[in-house]
Amino acid sequence: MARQNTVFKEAFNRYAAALDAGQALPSEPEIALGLNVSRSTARAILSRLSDLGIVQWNKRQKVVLRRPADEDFYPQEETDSLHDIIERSFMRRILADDAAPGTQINELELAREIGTGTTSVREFLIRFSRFGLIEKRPNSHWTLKGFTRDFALELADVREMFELHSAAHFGRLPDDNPAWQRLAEIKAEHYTLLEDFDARFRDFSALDERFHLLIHKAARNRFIADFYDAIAIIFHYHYQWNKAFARERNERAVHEHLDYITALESRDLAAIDRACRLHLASARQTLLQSLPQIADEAG
Amino acid sequence: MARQNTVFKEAFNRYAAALDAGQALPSEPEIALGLNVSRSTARAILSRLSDLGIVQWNKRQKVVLRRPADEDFYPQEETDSLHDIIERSFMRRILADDAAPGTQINELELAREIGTGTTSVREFLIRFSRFGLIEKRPNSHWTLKGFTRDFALELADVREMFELHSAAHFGRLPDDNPAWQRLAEIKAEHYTLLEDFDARFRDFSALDERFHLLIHKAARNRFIADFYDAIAIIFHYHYQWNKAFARERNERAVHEHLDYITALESRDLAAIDRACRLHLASARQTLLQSLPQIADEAG
DNA sequence: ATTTTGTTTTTTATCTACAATAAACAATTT
DNA sequence: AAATTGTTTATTGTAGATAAAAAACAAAAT
Repeated sequence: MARQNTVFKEAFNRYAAALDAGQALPSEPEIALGLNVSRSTARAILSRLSDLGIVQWNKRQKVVLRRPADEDFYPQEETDSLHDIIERSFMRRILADDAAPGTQINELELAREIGTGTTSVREFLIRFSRFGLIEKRPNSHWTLKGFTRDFALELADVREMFELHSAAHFGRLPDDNPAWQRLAEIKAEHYTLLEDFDARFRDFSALDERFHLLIHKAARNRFIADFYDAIAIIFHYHYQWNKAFARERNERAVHEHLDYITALESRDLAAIDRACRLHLASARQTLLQSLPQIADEAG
Repeated sequence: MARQNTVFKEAFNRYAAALDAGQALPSEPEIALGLNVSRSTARAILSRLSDLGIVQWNKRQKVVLRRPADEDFYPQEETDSLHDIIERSFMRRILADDAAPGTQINELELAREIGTGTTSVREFLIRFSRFGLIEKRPNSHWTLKGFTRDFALELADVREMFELHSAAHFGRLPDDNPAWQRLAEIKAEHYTLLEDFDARFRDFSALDERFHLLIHKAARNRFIADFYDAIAIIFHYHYQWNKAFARERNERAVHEHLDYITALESRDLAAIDRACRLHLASARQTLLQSLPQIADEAG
């Protein structure tokens, strides 16, 4: 097989889920735009819907005959892009306890394990290498550098430089900038979360990500944005598998966020700097405490 | 062809250049280590030297019969790794005047132009994307973001954050750290350069790179190191083709470096910070002035 | 005239194959 | 016994092929 049609399947599921009997569907380019795919793919979806008898399709007449049934959808596992599959497999692997720093990474073995070709794995590893967790010796293997204390410290250092910079930028945004509105929304969400914290404290990490992303976007700097992407991915997997984070730590973070937001809203650069530093210092502690125990630096 | 034997050819040239008639050669592993290749490649080199009658090779007896002649070496252009070839081609292309921001990049076209397969080009583009000059839309083309004013400003911002951080680290290095010795050497090279500046001012950019690399290494942070790699490559090509830099600007930079070095040697963190900022501000100006004229941001 | 659909072409994403290189294993020599 | 050479195996780097997806072009409909 040269390529899976996961783009089609995923978009099909997305589109089918929104159909209701009797509905008339818009033009092909409009459908394509709404799904964020090309018109070719949109047509393939219509074609499939027509074959299944869900839509009666004749040129510009497109009428939904019935709501799609469960069996009309493609199974979830067929809709994931290869990149996502590889990413998940790989992250699970390197966060597993046996993945000690220094371990060699074998492209062919990894490809076989995931059930894919070597090219895709290679490309993934090249992309992933920017996160600083793996390293390549040319003409030879990749080495896992791992989730070590050093990694966490280096990450935290850069994160602090970038966030202090971004927060200062944020404080200087003009009052009519939409970021202030979004900040207010995020602030409200923090209060909502606190109301039922025992049940919902696990939702904090998603909120945390959105909050910091908003701040970083204020800097309008592609290098900062890219770095934050990396952080977000690493944190995403890290916290997903490493459940060692405590409820109380999250609660403290929520309050730090609220102080930080208040400082931002005050536009007082010195206060922003102070609140930002306070939060980052405790975020650093959280990161260090969540490190796997084995992973101590080799050299 | 699956793969060029450029590793072999390049190592062969390197090894052959160091041979003298009558010399006895060391063991295979030792040769391999010295050339930084595998023993397999080292043996291939010995084998070729033997075929050419340059070395008489019989098990552990390896005697150089004659010094290699010009025609024994592989031509320069056969020894470049594919990665380097693609990098050079690509950089020449995006620094050419007609490469306006927003231009699409076509993998197949690029591969044909360079005379290579698409896989290598793809991998190169993925690696290169970390420099922020190109961007990909999934399932679609790469876009050249280009050497714009925005790019230069974002680069300069991050560079300043990192260098201030690294310089502060440097100032706190213990006196017995070898970095101080290297700093003294680089300082001396600055004075040597000044003595005959009219003839040698073009050597400044290499010295500049080594100086800043030394500073950045003090931070011992992989993200800072990676970023500096990116900067170095971009500057390398940028200055190579864009000769708009003036002799006087280089001379000013040399004196700023010397002030900066003096500040470092004083271990006075405030003085270091001051000298570093001064130099970075003028480096930022130099970068901005060397931008191609066309490349102004689209949006 | 502009939008929409029908059709063809281009380009990307991915697999497979294979030579170059590295690495491992076995036999030999000091 | 340790280092060195001889031989085999494993792994990477790269080309080429092909289906999916995007993009371009052409015809038809409002």
